[in-house]
Amino acid sequence: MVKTDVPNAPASCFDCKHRSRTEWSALSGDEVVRLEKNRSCRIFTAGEPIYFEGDSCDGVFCVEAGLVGVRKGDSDGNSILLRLATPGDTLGYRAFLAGENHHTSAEALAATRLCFIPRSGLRDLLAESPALGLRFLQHAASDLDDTELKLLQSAAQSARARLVHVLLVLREQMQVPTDEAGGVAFTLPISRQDLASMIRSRPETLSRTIRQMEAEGAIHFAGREVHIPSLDALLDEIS
Amino acid sequence: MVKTDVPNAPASCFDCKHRSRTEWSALSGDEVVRLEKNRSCRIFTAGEPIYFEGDSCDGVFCVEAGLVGVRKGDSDGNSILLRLATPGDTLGYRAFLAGENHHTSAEALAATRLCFIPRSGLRDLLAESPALGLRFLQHAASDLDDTELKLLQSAAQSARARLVHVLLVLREQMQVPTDEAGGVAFTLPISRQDLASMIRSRPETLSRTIRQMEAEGAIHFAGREVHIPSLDALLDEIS
DNA sequence: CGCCAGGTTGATTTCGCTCAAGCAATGTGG
DNA sequence: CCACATTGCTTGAGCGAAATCAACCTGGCG
Repeated sequence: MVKTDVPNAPASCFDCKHRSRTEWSALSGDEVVRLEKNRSCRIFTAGEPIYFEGDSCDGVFCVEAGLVGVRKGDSDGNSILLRLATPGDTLGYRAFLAGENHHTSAEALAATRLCFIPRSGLRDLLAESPALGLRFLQHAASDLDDTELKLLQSAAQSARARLVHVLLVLREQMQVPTDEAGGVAFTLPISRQDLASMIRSRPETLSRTIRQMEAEGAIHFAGREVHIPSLDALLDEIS
Repeated sequence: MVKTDVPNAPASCFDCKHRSRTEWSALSGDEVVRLEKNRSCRIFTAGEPIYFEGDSCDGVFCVEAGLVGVRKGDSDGNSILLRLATPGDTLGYRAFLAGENHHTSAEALAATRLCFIPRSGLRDLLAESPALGLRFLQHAASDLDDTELKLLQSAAQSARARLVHVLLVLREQMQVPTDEAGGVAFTLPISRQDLASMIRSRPETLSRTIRQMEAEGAIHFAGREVHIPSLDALLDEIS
């Protein structure tokens, strides 16, 4: 079952348990007060769209609780799931900084609480705090490296290796603890189709790849429940 | 033949004909003076390395004249050509801003004049001019979009479509005028191997793809000389 | 109950990679 | 100046991973 509610909002950004991991940790106390005055919060229900490709970008969103899927339509009109955003992640900063419209769409995958920081407030904060801009810059630089690496790998690696990569990222994002035997179990937050699109493959190929890996005991799927007996074994095959 | 010399350097950054297209256009007159005090220039001969993957990043380079290839080694030890840098482009800003070592290598593909702005000077300028940081931020955001688009396309598109894309980018960078019939002719600045790596393919596949397109009259290759009878026809097939 | 979307499975095809050989241009040493 | 390696490019043959096409479940849901 999908979670249908989210924890109560903290009274203030000071109390936000994710702030230390966000760009906003670069702000001074005074600046956090200003941030807080500007932000507004909203809860999105599972499946609810947050913004669409091509929408004008009026500010950025901060994921406080829940899960968000970031998508992009391909040339054939299909929707490719690019990545998930989890609490502490900032959405839409790229379009904001480039001063362009959104080139992706975002959608709540579960009940999700988002803070919204509108354009004007963010612009002021950026002008005032060079450190904040630097944090965004580092974020962008790091995303860029990730994407470039993915690009290199996508040509050379098999669908199976890409699946392993994505599964490892997902279990990281789901924050599942490792069990005593070095394995993990968690629930996939997405459909097979979306998973297939994440590894730039087709549902049929994904299905066969999973089946194959199950036959080898590398992994076990039951619906959206995933069990990985040994993380190390998976890490080995993509070394 | 490869060009063996480059035009004389302008006396000052004020006279640099590319400044309006670079991040430095965000600087005030005073700041340009500071920039100029800090920069140093050097000519690199064709084939000369500029920096290597893993080198510490001590500043950024500004391409004033010539052509630079940006590469990355893949897991098998081969070198993939990621992109070309032409006059007005800034090299190494990503590693600099992220405070990391270079994750790519750069090499002059022709005689090239580069300005170097060392870390300390750049840091001062960035601290002083938020606008400069913002420009770099926009640059990073735009690069990120490009790379993500490439990633999407690399899965969905054929080697042929990717070749067409790269050829169109190259002719853009080479600044070749369109002839009266809507076609262009220019000299490839890179080898077949590099071209193959740019389209994430193999030399054999590139060779066959070129041959096929020649048979259809879409393109004509003679060594490194390329002739495209109709740009529109190429644009059509990747629409 | 029928319908439909999501998922699985099987059969077939295709694109691009690998392996292998040949060839032209360039360089090197005797 | 010639014999020869070397390097970059092309060509052919065969193979394999994944896409495509098509059928067929399954579980909601009106």
